[in-house]
Amino acid sequence: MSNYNTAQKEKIREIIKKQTKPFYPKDIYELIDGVGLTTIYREISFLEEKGLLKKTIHNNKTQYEYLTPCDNNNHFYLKCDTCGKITHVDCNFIDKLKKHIYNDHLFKLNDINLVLNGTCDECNRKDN
Amino acid sequence: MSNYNTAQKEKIREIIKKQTKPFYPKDIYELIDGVGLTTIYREISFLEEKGLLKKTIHNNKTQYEYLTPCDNNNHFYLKCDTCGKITHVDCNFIDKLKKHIYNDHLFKLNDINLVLNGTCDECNRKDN
DNA sequence: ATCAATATGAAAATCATTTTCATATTAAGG
DNA sequence: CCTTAATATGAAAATGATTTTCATATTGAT
Repeated sequence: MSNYNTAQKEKIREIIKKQTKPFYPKDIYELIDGVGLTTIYREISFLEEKGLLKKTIHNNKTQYEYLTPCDNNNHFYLKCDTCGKITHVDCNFIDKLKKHIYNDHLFKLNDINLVLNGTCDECNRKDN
Repeated sequence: MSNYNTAQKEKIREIIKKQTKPFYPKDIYELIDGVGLTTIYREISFLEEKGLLKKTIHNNKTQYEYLTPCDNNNHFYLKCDTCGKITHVDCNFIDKLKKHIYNDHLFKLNDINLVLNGTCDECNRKDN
């Protein structure tokens, strides 16, 4: 077999599933007792490759967000540059965008990695 | 005065203006003789703040691209995840996207930082 | 139980970026 | 031209996230 189940992995997944905001590996490390940081890095990378975590860069660090899986292609992410929060959007406007970019600009947008940066409503209110 | 002109800065700007592809600070360092890496980091940060360089993350490193300035708000960037190349696009489709995101998703897209990831035509052909 | 495959984690290594600080250069005024 | 205070430079050290190493521990199939 190529992937053993261990108590450490269980703990990590349990904590990660509870996260509603983006987090850094170190955040998870501080939430769990008795699991090494190396193991957390390893499991997070594994979960990211499996598509359960969305990876972005925030403050020059690798930030992850737990995402509920989605089976269609009409989705993209809105990432707030201020607070780091990622909003998962399921909306068919994205089709128009994709087609436009492909037809007019010869560029193929990446479904998995379509992140639009900006400011979320909450942070927008705070700024004003 | 708050910013002296020096031979080092001249050299750095000269080289950067010639770049047509994205680069890392170290690339510039290797193209110039007799300028320290620290100085290159400093000047690159300065130029980025002035809006002459577009900053993105590629391979977990800070990557920059020299951009010709643009005065309207109809522009965005297409970034190829494979080769790192950034294409500057000036096109009013972006207005529709901004309005849709703002009206339907309460999210304000960032003009300066609107980067769409995907695959450029060149890399797309290579893959197939 | 046995044991080969796999996992763990402390410590060391890596590597981009930033900070420190002694020294050098700049530009403005005399 | 000098002087000088403001600013710039860069080598070396510090930082900090992430990865690698490797000795030890755990897993799961037989």
